Amino acid sequence: MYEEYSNIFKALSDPTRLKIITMLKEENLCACKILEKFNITQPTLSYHMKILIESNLVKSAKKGPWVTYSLNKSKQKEIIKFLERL
Amino acid sequence: MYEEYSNIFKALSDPTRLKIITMLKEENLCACKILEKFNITQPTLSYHMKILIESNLVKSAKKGPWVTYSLNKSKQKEIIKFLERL
DNA sequence: ATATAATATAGACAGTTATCTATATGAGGT
DNA sequence: ACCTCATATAGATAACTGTCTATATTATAT
Repeated sequence: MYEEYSNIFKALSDPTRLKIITMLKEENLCACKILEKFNITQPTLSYHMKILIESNLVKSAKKGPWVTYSLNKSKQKEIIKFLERL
Repeated sequence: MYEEYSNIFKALSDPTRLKIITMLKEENLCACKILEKFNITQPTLSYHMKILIESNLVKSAKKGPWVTYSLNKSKQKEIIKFLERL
């Protein structure tokens, strides 16, 4: 349980990933659109997206050759509940 | 701003620190009482407490030879607000 | 079938983290 | 002054993280 939530907070513990999440709040985006906003390489972004998806903070949907990312609102609510219980 | 919050989440991203925080939810504790609940050395705990304090998640008050730790409720609320805005 | 575009994976590497042992500091009691 | 207890700091080290370059995979269009 501590392991589970510490992993979620680890996913949130990088500025790049936090910024990605705030971008996804506005609209669902493909990786190439997200990439435009950062000075990182495509494999580095792919690495970050993997972490966000494995933590269930972000959902992905393959649409043809590209992948659309969106926030997982229910996970977000779960984290807020966890913090409120503290 | 992303840097600031990512640092707070980094403080929350370790199972030991998360458990410490949930312990402090119940009652204020000195380091020696916290230490009893873990299989780590005293310097390791001291290292974790420093991270929690530097992130402002936890407050400390020196009482004689020991230090009493408590949750910083206002920081907790601040994080919840941040997450709610996502 | 080939070319192109989007994304993922592999491997390398520098920097950071969590842990330890050993030692220092600080406060109280005798 | 000295001893004891609680906590902090220093230094070492193995494991993990974020980044890169190079390459692979996957889907679409020609």
